[in-house]
Amino acid sequence: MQKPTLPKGTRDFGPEQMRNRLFIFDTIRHTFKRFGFQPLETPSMENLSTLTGKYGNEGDQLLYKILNSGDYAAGLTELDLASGSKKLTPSIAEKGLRYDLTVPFARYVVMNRNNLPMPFKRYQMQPVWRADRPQKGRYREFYQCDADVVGTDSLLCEAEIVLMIDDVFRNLGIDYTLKVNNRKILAGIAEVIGVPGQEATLSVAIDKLDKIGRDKVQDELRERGFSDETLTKLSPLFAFSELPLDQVLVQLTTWLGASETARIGIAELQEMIQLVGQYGLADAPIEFDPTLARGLSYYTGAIFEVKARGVSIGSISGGGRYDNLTGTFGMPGLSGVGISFGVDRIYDVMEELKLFPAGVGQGTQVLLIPFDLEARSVALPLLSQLRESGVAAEVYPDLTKVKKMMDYANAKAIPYVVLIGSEEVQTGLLSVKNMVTGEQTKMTADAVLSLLTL
RNA sequence: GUGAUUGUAGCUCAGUCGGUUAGAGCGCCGGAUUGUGGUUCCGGAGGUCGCGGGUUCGAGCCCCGUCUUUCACCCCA
Repeated sequence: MQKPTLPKGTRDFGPEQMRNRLFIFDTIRHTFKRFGFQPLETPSMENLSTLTGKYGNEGDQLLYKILNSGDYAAGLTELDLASGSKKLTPSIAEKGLRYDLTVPFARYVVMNRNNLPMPFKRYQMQPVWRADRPQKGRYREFYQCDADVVGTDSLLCEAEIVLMIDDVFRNLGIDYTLKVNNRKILAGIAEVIGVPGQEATLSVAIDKLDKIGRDKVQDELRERGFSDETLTKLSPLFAFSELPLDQVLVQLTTWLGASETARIGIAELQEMIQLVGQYGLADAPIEFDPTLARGLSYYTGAIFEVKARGVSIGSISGGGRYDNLTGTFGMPGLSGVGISFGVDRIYDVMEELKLFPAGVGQGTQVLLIPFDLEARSVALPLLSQLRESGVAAEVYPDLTKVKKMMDYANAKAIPYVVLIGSEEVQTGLLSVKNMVTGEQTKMTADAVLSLLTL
């Protein structure tokens, strides 16, 4: 028989990993709830018409398509087959796996527009799928934890996103840097250097600045048809890197003052920072990064990206403001802003930096070990009482060698065992062993209860 | 999608120039101990060498294909 395997880019999560993953999920959910977001889940699959065209050309290629049920090839002609996979796909696949949580959310909002309290705040923690090649920090199935608010363009929401990011990573113990930018500033740059409307091309290139350096960025732009004059006008961009935030904003205003779009973007950024300060978060590690672009084409205002310090892994969180996401579903003019936490990358970061707290998600607290049937009749009532009191407790189900049962407790890192044999049954004093220290004492069942419910 | 890289016991890995019956450590199972784990000692089980084809008297080792792992590019959480 062939050994079973997993599809490329997918993983199982064993009990140990799940304890740590649940710690991350719980931490994020805790923050989302306290900021007033409500839970939402959407199906794993959506109609392809909902998904395509939202993530750019690259994104469409990374969508997992689901073959139609039944005879998906019925009615296909030789001509269809000859026309190539791109044209063939819509006729044999009408559903796909979700690529992110934002687009399904937009679809949900549009479908339920009359019943949602506006502004509507929802959080969503579910897996998403992307058909790209796995590598470090990149999987084909991974979880995102999103919080979005739609129905308001208040910059208070941007500020609260910053607060949530700080809350989450502070609670997880991750040292992070929050990079912010604004699409309006990017658009303004494009205007000022004389290539209005081309901020997408510009972004893709300058986004790589810290990776490939200034010269190569300029080479790439030149290849894409940017003139030398344009590139000269762009040069102030490369001077921002190490300046403090307020000075950067001043210089930006000088450079981009001619563009109204840029002025608005700068003002938005300024107000957001100011509001964060009013919330009392003065020391957030925020960095303005004019090269931060982010691929998703639907962002229109603020853009966020979080990097963990001390590890080389992609961003562990990202988000931004979008003004017209619901427009493609026939509901224009609804503005929203959101943030997405990448659980799997956060896990990798915490694993690499050894940030998981030691006792996180402790499993069974105590194992009862009865030696015979009579002892079992003493163990079971105690077991129920322990569970009643909220103690995670179990009994070894087979009557077997003590060694084997102790091994089991060891393997599961259960800190206490209660040994019950004929002697314990007679005296009513149970043998309680601390598996960490090896210390063993005799006590009544009531004493066991109070020991473990402390 | 492009370019590399990996695969041998449950895990981590040896395996010489292509040569007879593929090894180690850890883990697992049993015993030393019919009421005591994590230490010790003794014994044991466990392999389609990723899969398929080819070269050869002979392949874990060489060649081709394929899958998988990891990494970079593109892009992204």
